[in-house]
Amino acid sequence: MVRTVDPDKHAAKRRAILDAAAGCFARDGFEKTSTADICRAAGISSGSLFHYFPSKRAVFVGIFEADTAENEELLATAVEMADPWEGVLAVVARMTSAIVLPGVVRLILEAAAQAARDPEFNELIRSNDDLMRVGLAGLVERGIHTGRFSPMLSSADAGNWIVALVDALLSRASLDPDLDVEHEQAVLRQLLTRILGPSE
Amino acid sequence: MVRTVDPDKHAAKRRAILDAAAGCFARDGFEKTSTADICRAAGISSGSLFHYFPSKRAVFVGIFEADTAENEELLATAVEMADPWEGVLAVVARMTSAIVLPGVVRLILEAAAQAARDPEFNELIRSNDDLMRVGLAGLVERGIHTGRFSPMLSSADAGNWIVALVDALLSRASLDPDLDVEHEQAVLRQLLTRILGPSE
DNA sequence: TCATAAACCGAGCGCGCGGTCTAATATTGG
DNA sequence: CCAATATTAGACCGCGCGCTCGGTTTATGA
Repeated sequence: MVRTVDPDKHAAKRRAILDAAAGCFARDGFEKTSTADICRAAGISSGSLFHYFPSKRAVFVGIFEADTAENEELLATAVEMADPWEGVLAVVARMTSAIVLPGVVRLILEAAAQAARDPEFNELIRSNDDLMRVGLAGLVERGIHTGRFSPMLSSADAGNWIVALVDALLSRASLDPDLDVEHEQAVLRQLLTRILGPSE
Repeated sequence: MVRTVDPDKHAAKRRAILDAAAGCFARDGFEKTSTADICRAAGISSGSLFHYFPSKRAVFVGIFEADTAENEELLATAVEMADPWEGVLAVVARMTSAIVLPGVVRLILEAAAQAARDPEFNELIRSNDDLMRVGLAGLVERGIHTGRFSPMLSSADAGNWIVALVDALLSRASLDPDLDVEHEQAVLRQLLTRILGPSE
């Protein structure tokens, strides 16, 4: 062979394209974003785009594949924390931190809409979701065993509804840009307290 | 004048088109639904479609304009109920009843995605949402005054988060078709109980 | 240096889209 | 039955789309 590919450079370029595309998808939605838009945003030609990705859909999917690793990492650090209550709060804080990035929230909305119609993509999104749900359930479970929590729900239900509450906050933030984010986060924390019943 | 229009027939046809279009939008999303699809579903030609609506977007918007009246009616009947707790439960039951109609849930998702990108449409969706939120807050307020509720949140916050919880349940149902709906509804009711603290 | 594969470009293809237009037909009041 | 208007049909248009393809440039190992 006379030339080997540098996998790092390749991956870096892929990620650059994904980042540029994410901005487009967030602004205009999947269907209204043209491949030409992505090329412009990424500063490449259509030939290059389709050199890195087989289709527009693959670009969209790629964005969320990258998320999986990030979420795993987030959960791992939360699990390592001494206090499960702090762990839950950290996860929730991180999940809700996207509120101030309207683009991210729109992407999530767009993903939900696409997942409703694309079974394969649905599976990806759901696996990300499951990760958070079972991860949180695990945290809750641990808290129960150590006596830190006395929740009103089973650990599984608690995990599910914590994620649900976060999702609800995000989607409302996207609908209502004047939302008092700090206040709603405080209310969310109250609700979490009520659900998990952490001891003082 | 030599000919008057029959407004009832006109409105009926409009509604028929809206119903047909709603099915298309739910199945394929706004962008992927072509005007030809709508025509086929409604059994009309494109000439007729654009006689009743100026654009594809107007068809989409029309679907949700019809919802407003429905929601007002729902709230009105809830307010008339003697027990505010029953009123809240009735509203929540009605809002969550859409779970078993996957099409409706998908439409809601699609609307959320569109509203993120279309300020005028956003206003419509948000006004529907506000209606429910202040309506529920009013119910809670009444319950507080009559001593029926002793909520952990202000009536406004309670209204907001009740709607948020319902939204969360709907969007999760769309992601996970195997969801145990009855169970989640029961959990939702537990949460409501905890939030509102209805006296026995 | 030079052969070779990776990376990249951008013109262009075929297609399906939202919407228009003209003409034909149905429906009404007089 | 006529005049006037509402309703309908469907061929049609221009545009922008996702993606392909042939060719050029760039980087690298021998």
